[in-house]
Amino acid sequence: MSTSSLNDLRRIRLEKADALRALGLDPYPSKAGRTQYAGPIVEDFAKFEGQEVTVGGRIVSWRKQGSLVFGHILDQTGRIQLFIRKQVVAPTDPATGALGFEHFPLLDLGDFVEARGKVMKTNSGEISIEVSFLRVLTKSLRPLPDKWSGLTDREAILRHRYLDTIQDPESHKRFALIAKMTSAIRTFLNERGFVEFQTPIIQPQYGGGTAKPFRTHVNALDVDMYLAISHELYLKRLIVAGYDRVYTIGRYFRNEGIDRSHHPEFAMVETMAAYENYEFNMQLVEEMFRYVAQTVFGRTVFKVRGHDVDMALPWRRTTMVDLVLEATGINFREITDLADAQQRLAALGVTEVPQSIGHALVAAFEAKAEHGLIQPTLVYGQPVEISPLAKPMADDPRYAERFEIYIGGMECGDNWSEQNDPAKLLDVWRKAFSAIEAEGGKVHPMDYAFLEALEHGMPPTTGIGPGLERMAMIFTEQENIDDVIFFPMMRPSVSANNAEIYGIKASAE
RNA sequence: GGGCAGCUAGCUCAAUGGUAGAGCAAAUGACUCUUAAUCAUUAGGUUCUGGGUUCGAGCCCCAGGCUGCCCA
Repeated sequence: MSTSSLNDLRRIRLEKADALRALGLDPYPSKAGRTQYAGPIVEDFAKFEGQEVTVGGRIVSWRKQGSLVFGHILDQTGRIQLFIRKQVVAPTDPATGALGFEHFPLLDLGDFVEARGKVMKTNSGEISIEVSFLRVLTKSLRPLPDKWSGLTDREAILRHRYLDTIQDPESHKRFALIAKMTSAIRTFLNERGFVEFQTPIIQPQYGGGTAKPFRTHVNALDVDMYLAISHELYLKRLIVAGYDRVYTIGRYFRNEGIDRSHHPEFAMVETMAAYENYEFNMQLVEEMFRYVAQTVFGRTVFKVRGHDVDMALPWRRTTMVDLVLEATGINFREITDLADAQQRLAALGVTEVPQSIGHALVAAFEAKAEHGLIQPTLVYGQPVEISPLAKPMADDPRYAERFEIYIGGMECGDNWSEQNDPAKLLDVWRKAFSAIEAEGGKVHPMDYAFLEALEHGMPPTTGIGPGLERMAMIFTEQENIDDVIFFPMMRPSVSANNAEIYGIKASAE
């Protein structure tokens, strides 16, 4: 009979669980008696030496040597060695749950156990627990990946991320830090008088952007709705409602491509602050990045695309016009004629023909200036032609009260002083949506409920919306968005092994 | 959308067109300070799927699936 196909490995472990029950031991008890985590014991041995502690975790190594066993258990904080002598460890006892030495063959790598004993060092100097009591907490039915190499198959890692984080401490640590980013951002904003609101993910209109939405259906109302592509129209309604500084850490859904830097479902922290303009947000976003870098990651310098980027520096603030002037010698402030702009652009080797002076400026910026913005840079004064939702600058209405964040040559955020003139916004929307219609799409329903709210008056308002995954990629120095999203979207599949085990039909994997 | 690469045991990887192998994990045994423990023995395969060429295909050809990388 075979003993090593996955199904057989699993069957043997099920039989071991039954054998534990036959001994009067529960392979799945409800609670552990843990008093300490592994990490602190190893980090501060002097404090714990000689003390009796109870640790709990997953068995990740197990070396039997006659009547001794050396094993390691892994918990959230790290791993610690168990040192077990046959004569010292308590015998099997249903009353206490103890698993005696003679029944250790019922254990497998991957099982959870709790172990009580004194903190000591072995002859070779490894900090260990000399176990006097061992109890099974959970019987695992499936083998762990190779203990040395872990998972290397990219698909296996993405589909079984939990196995990757068991095996790879760096991966485990990375996702723990990413998870802490949101609480740091909350603290940062709360300390500055922002309050967090929940905004709807299922929305009757997909406002606040031009992305393709996911469609869904609400049975109770029998209407089609959309998953949020943005939350900003709701945050603005909260400003109308009389809350001056609001934010949401929202989920966003865009039914578009998937690649190294785009995922259909992602997260942003989106803010709105009343009585302020874009200059307030330049300060806010810079301080937020610095705060997250320091409090979560404990440093300010990060490698982004091979460059050391320093979040601690005061971020450079400069206009798009000045950056283009610096890079090309062309001063767009002096250009008043479209043909002139087109000629200047062509001279730079840019083949696209701009439809306005503003478009020419952006084309020149993207071709010649953008990629050189390695250190964090706040680029403001985007042309109004590409900034329909932003307020024009009072002193030069060709440019908008808008800024973009560049880090490592990549755009990392886009922010502006919000247009709060309801008549102007209605005009902009009508033009924008007729363009979508002209492209052959369905008529995009305008959010009249939002316009109605805006007509009641929204004070001067400005917001930021940095993407959490983009931030995580910078701070954890990852180049693939799948390495900062624990559960990246994958085509569903049922492996042949699972089909056999569960008696269902396999699909491609 | 285009190009390239990969898919073999639970995991990590081998295998000139000619009997599918190894290490880890598993089973059995030895072993009282190991740490990728060691030693002996044993078992474990729809070579991603479906066609084709061939006396013979993990390998060559065609189509498809999944994944990754590069490009627009």
